[in-house]
Parts: sequence; C-alpha cells; structure tokens
Amino acid sequence: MNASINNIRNKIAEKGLKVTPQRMSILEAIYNLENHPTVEQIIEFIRKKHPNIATGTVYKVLDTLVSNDLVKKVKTEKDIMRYDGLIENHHHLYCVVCDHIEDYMNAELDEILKRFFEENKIDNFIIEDIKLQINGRFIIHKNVNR
Amino acid sequence: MNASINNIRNKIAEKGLKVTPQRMSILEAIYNLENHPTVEQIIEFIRKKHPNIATGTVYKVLDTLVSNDLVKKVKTEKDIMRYDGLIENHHHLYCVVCDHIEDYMNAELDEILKRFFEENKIDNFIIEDIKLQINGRFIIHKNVNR
DNA sequence: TTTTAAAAGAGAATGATTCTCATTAAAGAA
DNA sequence: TTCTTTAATGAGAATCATTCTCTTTTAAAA
Ligand SMILES: [Mn+2]
Ligand SMILES: [Mn+2]
Ligand SMILES: [Zn+2]
Ligand SMILES: [Zn+2]
Repeated sequence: MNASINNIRNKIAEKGLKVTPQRMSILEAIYNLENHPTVEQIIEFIRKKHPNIATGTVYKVLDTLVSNDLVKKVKTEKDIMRYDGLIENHHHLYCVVCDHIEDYMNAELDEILKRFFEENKIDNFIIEDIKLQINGRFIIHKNVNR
Repeated sequence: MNASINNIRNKIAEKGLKVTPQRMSILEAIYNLENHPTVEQIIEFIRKKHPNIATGTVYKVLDTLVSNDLVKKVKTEKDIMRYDGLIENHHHLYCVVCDHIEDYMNAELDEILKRFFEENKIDNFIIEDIKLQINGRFIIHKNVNR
C-alpha cells in the first residue's frame, strides 16, 4: 500500500480530479497511517506538514476520495468512522479488546462463499459483494487503552 | 420475534432490571417495528401511546437493553445506528438501493465457516464470532426514497 | 499570462447523542 | 398497605463530529 508522491498524484489525476496539495496529503496520510485511520488521526498527521488545512476540507476531500473509489469507509462496532486505503474487496478482523482492525484476504474463502451462494440463491436478492466481519481478539494488542 | 406484554416484562425482569413503562414500550417498539429500526423510528412509534417520553430516556434505555443483551446495535454503510431485536448471532442482507436490512440465517453456512477457520487458523487472533455483510439489491424495494 | 470553474478556508450551523440535576416511581421492607 | 431507598425519568443544556455557507484562492487549460 506504499505509494510515492507521483503515484499519489497519478491516482488523483486518473480520476479526473484536480491535484491539490490537500488531496495529496490526505491520500498520503491514509497510506502512511497504521491501519484504517479515523478522521482525527488523519488531521493530526497532515497538520505536521500542512498546519493550516481546514477540518471541513478534510471531510470534503475524504468524501471525494470515497466517491471516486480511492479510499473506502470502514465502520466499527463502536461509532467511529475509519478510512481504508486498500480498495480491493477484502475482509476484516476486529479486535474487541483494542479496536484494532486488520485486513483479511483469502481467495479460497471467497471461492467457498461464491460457491455456497450460487447453490443457495436468496429469494428476491442479487448479491453484489460479501464482507466478513471477523470479531475476536488478538493475542498481542496494539493500543490497550482507549 | 413477536412477544406479548408479559413476555416483554419477563425479559426485562430476568435481567434484574426495573420494569418501567419506558423500557417496556421501547422493547415493544423494537419488536413491532419493521426491521432494524432507527432511534427516530422507535421514538415516533412510542410517542403514539406515550407522548411524553424524553429523547434522552430512549437513548439511555437503548444502551441498557444493549448492555443486557436484549437488543443489538446494527451498523449500516451509512451513518445511522439501528437496533435489532433478534439477539441470536445472524447475518444481514444490505440493500444498496433502499437501505433495507434483512436477517439471513443458515446453519450450513455457519458450519462451512466454522470448518474453514478451524483449518485456516489466523496467526495471533482468536475468533469469537463471524458476521457476513451481504451487500446487494432486492428485486422489490421497501422504501425507494430516502 | 489570463480565464474560469472548482476547491479550500473560516467559522457558523446542524443534529444526533450525552450530560446534569431536580423530580418521580419501582421494588423491597416494614 | 405504606414507607424507604435507590435507580430511572424528564427537561433542557452541552457536546462534538460533521455539514453548510460564503468568500477567497488556485489548478488547469486556453
Ligand atoms: Mn481494510
Ligand atoms: Mn438482524
Ligand atoms: Zn486487540
Ligand atoms: Zn432495496
């Protein structure tokens, strides 16, 4: 998920969006921050190098990035919105202890699910995608507090 | 998921909670409302018969019900909290068109998942439960607007 | 360099949720 | 049944993340 400055510039430009320093730093922040950062964490990261960015701009840019499929929103059991720089469809491990969210990808699992739902059609419903929310606990936690 | 007045009273009492008219009507509302109602819908329903219930009380009671495992919170892609009267572990169909959420239960699927993760342990993580978020579209929608 | 539409900045507004504190009522004891 | 205690409720203020409004700035194309 690392991306160079030019990489980031291209991703934004490819969508036909104006390449602004704000958009660049927000996308850069999401790629650099731990995993699935909150808006608060994104703002904190950006203000190190770009102290005057407006809060409203961060929200607006995030919306733009989401609707252009450059980032995705991730919801937790709790009420905090998080953002995900990995846009390929994937699953998540949710730690009930420390709130850490980790990506989970497994092609075999996706194949099993695909087969299951081909054989078990749901009346009146067309599936577009399936995401697993795998709740549990890591043996070693990231931030024991909060 | 239907429950008589006495049923509801017992559910609350069994948890060692005081049986108040407010708690009764909120639990009754969740059982009676469509599917996975929002706080707004719950308040609207209750005020028909109990016009003076305070908004803060509804939030407080909902928290109490959730922490006593009488109802569950359900998150949507969007930013609206919903409540679920079905407390057994189950999956959800999310309609991307009309926001309707429908329960999905299938013992065979759960068995397949159980077996898969027994054979594919995740390093450093102990699974407690797995929920599928099945996104797609119903052929017939509930509320085409909103 | 100039033009122009889109984006950003500043700060007010919104709205769902939480908080505070005085009043009320459920549940158990007498 | 009445009393006592403690938790729950009501009313409205406070909070806080997010959105909105409006002015200024700027990226991109001419
Ligand atoms: Mn992810
Ligand atoms: Mn449900
Ligand atoms: Zn953890
Ligand atoms: Zn629908």
